[in-house]
Amino acid sequence: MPPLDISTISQLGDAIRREPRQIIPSSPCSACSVRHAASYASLTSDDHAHILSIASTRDVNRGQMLFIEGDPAEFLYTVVRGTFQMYKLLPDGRRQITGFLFPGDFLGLADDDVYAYSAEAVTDAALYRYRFKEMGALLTRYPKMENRLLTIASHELAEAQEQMLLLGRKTATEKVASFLLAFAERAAQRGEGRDVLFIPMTRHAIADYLGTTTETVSRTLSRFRHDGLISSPGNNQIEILDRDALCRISE
Amino acid sequence: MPPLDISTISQLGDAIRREPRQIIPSSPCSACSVRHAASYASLTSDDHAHILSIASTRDVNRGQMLFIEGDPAEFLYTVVRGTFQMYKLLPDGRRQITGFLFPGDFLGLADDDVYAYSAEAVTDAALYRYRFKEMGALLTRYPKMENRLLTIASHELAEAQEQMLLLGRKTATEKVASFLLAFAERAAQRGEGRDVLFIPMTRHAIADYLGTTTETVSRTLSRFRHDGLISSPGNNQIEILDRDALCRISE
DNA sequence: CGTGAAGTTGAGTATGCTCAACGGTGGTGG
DNA sequence: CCACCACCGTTGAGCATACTCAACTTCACG
Repeated sequence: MPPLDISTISQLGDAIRREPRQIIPSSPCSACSVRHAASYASLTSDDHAHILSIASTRDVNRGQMLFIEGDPAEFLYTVVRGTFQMYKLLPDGRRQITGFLFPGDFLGLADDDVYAYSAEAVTDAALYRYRFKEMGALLTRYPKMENRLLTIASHELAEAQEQMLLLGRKTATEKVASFLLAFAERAAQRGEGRDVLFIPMTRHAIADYLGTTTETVSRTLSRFRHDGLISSPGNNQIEILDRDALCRISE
Repeated sequence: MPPLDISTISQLGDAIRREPRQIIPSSPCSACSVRHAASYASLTSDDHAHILSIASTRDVNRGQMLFIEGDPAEFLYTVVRGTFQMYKLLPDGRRQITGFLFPGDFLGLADDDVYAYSAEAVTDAALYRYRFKEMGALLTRYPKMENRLLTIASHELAEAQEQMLLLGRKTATEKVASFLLAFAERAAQRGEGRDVLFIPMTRHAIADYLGTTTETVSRTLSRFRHDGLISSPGNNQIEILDRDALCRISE
C-alpha cells in the first residue's frame, strides 16, 4: 500500500466523483445484466480534503473478523483491497453468507445502531473507515453524499432481492451458474477479465452463499467442466468457456 | 377513507415525525426481537404542508398491480391501508415474494431508475405517492428526510438479510414458525393483537415468500395446530397459543 | 345454489443433503 | 529444507426432506 494519498485514500470520495459506467451486457439474460448506481455529485478539492480528514485506514488479515453481528456500529467502511464476506449465523452454527465485497464496496450500514451481520476478510485486505459520529456532520455539510449513500443502499436492496429469488426458487445447478455469471460481471466492473475468474473464497463459502453444500457446489462445477462450459486453468481459477449456456442454465 | 387531511395524508411526514417506539420482546429468541428505526427529525407545520403539496392518493383493488419489475420508477409510495406483496419472477413463472407491506411501509425504492420488483395489492388498498422528480427538490430542502429514507433503506436491508438466512438455511418447519412470529411482531407494531393474527395472504403467497410450497405450508400449520401451538379461531385467522415453542422451533 | 379458487391431506418420488473416503495444497515447525 | 498436518476440494453411496401429483373439502362470490 502506498501512503495515504488524496487520489486513493477516499473510496467514499471516489464513489461520489465516479461517473456512471456503461457496460453492455453480452447477452440478454437477467443474470448477465448489470445495474449501475449513477452518481451525479461532485466535490471541490476542498470538500475532498474534508472527507479525507475523517478517514482512517485499517488492514486485516485473511480470516480476521472486521466486526460481528450485534456489535455497536461505530464505523462505515469501504474496501480498498481484498475480499470480504458478510454473514449471519443460526444458533446451531448454520451460516448464510449474504454477500461478498470487493474494492470500492461499502460495508457497515447498520440497523438500530448495531451491525446486522458479521464481516470477515476472505483474503488479506485493507479498508478505509469513517466514524459514524463524524460522518453525521459531514453528511449535513454534503447532502449529495447522503443521496449517494441512499443510492448505494437501494442498489444493495435490489441485489438482496435478486439473491432471495436465487435462494428461494432456483435449483442447485441454476444457483451455481448464476453465481459464476454474477461473479464474472463483478470482475468485469472492477476491470478484471470477464472470462478468467480468480475465485478467492472457498467452496464452503460459495455453498453458504448459495444456500447449498460444498459437495453440491463441487459436483456442479465438475459437471460444468465435464460439459465444456468452464475450465480450471489454475488454482482458485475458473474460466468461462460458454457464457450463453450458463445464462440459459441460470434461467 | 376520510378526505385528505393533514393528520393522515402524509405517511412520509408521519414517518419523519414518529417517535421511536420501545417494544420489549416477550422472549429472547432472535425471531421475536424487533428493531426500530429511530427518527429524530421534525418538521414545522409549514414544512409539512409542503410535503402534502406533492403527495397524491391512489386506491387499488385486491389483486391489482401497483407497478411491475422493470417499469420506469416514477413514484415512491407509502401504504395507507391494505397489504401489498413485492415479488420477482423467473422466466418459467417461479415466483419469489420478497416482502409484504402494511400501512406505514414504503415501497418503490428503485435501482437504476427502474423498479427492481413487482408490487401487487393483496387486499383492497390505498396509498400516498410522491413523484421522484418532485421529491428531489423536497429532499434538498429537507435533508433530514433523506436521512430518514436512508434509515428506512438500512432497515429493509437488514430485513432482507434475515430473510436470506431463512431462505438459505432454515428447514420448512423453521420457516413457517419464523413467519408466524415475524408476522405477529409486525401486527403488534401496527397496534393489532400479537396473538390473534389476521392473515390476508394465501398459502400460496406464504409459500412463495418462504421458498417452499403451499402443501408444505399447509401441512406444517396443521401439525402446529395438532400440537397445540396455534389454533384457527376463524377464517384467515391464526391464534398463537405457545409463542415460546414457536421461538424454539424457529431456532 | 353453482362454480372456481383456496386449503387440506395422502402417496410416491427426486433433488440435494449426509456421511465417508481419498488426493491435493499450503502453511508451519522441527 | 523437508515432513507433517490441517484444511480444501472431489467423488461415491445411501438416505431424508420436501416436492410433485392427485383427490377431496371448504370457502368466497356471483
